Amino acid sequence: MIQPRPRTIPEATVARLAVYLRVLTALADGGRSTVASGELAAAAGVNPAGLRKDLSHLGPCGVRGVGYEVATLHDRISRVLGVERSRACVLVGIGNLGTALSDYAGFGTRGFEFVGLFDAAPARVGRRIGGHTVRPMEELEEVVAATQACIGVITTPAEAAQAVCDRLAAAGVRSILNFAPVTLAAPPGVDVRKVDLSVELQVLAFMGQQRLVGEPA
Amino acid sequence: MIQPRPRTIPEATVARLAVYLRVLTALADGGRSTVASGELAAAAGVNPAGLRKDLSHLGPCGVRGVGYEVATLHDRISRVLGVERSRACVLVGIGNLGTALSDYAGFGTRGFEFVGLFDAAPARVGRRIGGHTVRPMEELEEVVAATQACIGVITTPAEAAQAVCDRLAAAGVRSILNFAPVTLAAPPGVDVRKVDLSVELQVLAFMGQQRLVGEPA
DNA sequence: AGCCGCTTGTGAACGCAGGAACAAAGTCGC
DNA sequence: GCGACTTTGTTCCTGCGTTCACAAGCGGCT
Repeated sequence: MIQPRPRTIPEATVARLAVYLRVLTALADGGRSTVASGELAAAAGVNPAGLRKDLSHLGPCGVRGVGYEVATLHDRISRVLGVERSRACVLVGIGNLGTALSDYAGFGTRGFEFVGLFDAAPARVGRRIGGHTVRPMEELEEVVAATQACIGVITTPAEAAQAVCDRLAAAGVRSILNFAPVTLAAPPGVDVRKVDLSVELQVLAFMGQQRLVGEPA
Repeated sequence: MIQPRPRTIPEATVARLAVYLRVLTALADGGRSTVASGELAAAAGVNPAGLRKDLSHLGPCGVRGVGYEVATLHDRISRVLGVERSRACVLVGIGNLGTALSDYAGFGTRGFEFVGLFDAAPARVGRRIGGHTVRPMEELEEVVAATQACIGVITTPAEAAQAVCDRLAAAGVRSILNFAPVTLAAPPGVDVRKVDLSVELQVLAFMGQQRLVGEPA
């Protein structure tokens, strides 16, 4: 029993697939039925050849001489990314950033559902945000077990992040998205993805100043 | 006149340098005076050899047999990244995410100063956040010119992002950090960096589900 | 029906980042 | 003073991601 489609899709490709999916949604709303790789690549900001190679991981899904059917391609990518299935997520740390994420409309339409918001500060417990009530940290394990949540999002201060990570992992969460500015250590089988807003700004600023010395024109 | 140090530092290295800088700050606060590459790499979550290669871009800055002097290395990285100089930033779109960013303490200590907060909604104009008052969009060009702001952060809804990007670029902003879920087109000389929270979650979820089929044990 | 133009899908080459291994160098102990 | 140990800085190499270029295939036109 061979596997005609290698199960390993590069991480960079997965990230771009999510972008293509969003562009396709916009095209479908605009009434377009087909789109060529060149146009789709331009809208996504990538190279046309790279886009075709990305899509080739899903098997043939275009028509030569015509392009890609918007609806079909949208469904195909949705299925591969698992957008159709609902994923239970918990969010710990309901500060400004946590509030922003829990309210963010882009998550709900992509299969992510926040089933629990947690904060250690008693003043924040009980607040209602986007249809959910902020719970105390004591209920974390209980909610994760009850909802089978598999994704945890950490938006706590840096000092609390590692402890929260440990509790999430112990409770059964398998994937963690960390916004706290620390590098987290997680047990094997749990993978952590980090988003560091400060680092993004720093890189941007460095590239800007480097461009100034490189092209003094 | 040769250049003993190649001016091109890889982008991936720059991102890690920012992480090292934060770890070094924590070590200095803890009273440590020297640190070896192994320990520093563990704290930053990278390979020791990779860390040494990153630091080699700054020229020799360690002592063989001992390690790196915390204070010296901190200063060296700070100077390369340009943390010492203050950078004026403007932020457009004061929703939940914009509010979170403008309040984020991690920026001020890294040389980034928000000199203007803007929003199109009259209801938000006039609010005071973190020592600044939200201004109407009409004042954008004026403030950018007066403050020589070189960095713009976009946290508007997707529909408004491209128009804001155009106005920022026209006003003289050279670097843009985009949180809106669209791919922006900017004129040459302006570079855009995108942070897509939805994509991050999507990649995390995909890797999680892929791991399940890969290791069914 | 046959030809032509357009677009996809794939194979090859290039460049880059990451990891491992090794030589240089400095310090500590004797 | 000298040897051995520790740690840095560098070099090589492997693998991955990206880009270019071309053959295969499909629709439309004559």
